[in-house]
Amino acid sequence: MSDQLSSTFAALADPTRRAILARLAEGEATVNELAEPFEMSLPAISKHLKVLERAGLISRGRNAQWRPCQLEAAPLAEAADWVETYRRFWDTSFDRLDAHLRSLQDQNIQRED
Amino acid sequence: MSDQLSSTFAALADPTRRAILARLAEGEATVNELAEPFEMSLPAISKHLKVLERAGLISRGRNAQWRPCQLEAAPLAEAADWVETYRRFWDTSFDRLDAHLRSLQDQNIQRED
DNA sequence: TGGTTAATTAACTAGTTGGTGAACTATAGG
DNA sequence: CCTATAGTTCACCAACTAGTTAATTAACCA
Repeated sequence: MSDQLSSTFAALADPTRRAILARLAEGEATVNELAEPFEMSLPAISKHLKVLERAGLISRGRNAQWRPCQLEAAPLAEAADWVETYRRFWDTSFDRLDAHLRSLQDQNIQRED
Repeated sequence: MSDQLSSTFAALADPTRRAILARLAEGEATVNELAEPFEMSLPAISKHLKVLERAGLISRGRNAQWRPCQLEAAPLAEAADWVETYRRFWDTSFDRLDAHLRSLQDQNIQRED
């Protein structure tokens, strides 16, 4: 379970961690600021942040005794890519996208000629 | 961890389960067919399938002594929606969209004056 | 120097996960 | 009825997860 996709999905599987990411989407925050909405001890939040950091979903700076956290969305791009490959199984409009992609591919093939 | 999004992400966090979904994207398969590529006991696969089923990612039919599995992508749509809300943090072309939205908002503010 | 605030680390616990082998259920077919 | 095939359930185990409280580290401030 050490590949990037696995640790990303594992990190996202916890609602507290998703809420932390949602908060960070509004901008940097300190650990105490992130902990504030939760009825949970600070060490528990610290652990969640470590999970997010090891999954590459956040980075942490340093400002005096504060350790501001910042969203790092790159792993989400990979997760989105993975999920997108299944879009045709739920999105009926995929037919149009699929046709569009195939026509693009056709154009590339023509250029290669 | 019992909400839909959590159980979906938790199910996707295991590479064996993601591989099973990839196989099912090619069409229905029995448990033994799904187990074949893995160096893992049948009960282990059975457990993975149960996780996928409880997350709503697969459904199971009945055909004599076979229990054919089928991909059910609806939960993936929800997961995709969630991830998409973060697209602007990795997709640079979102900057243009974001700027566009902000300029629209500015126009609205001006109208309110 | 000593006190306060911010955050992490340590030690522990309860519950979950991912795997095993052995036993069991269910259906098909001679 | 017996046997083979398909799959699940059971009992167990090791590793991991998510939380706790208490102790520790780090930086600021008076």
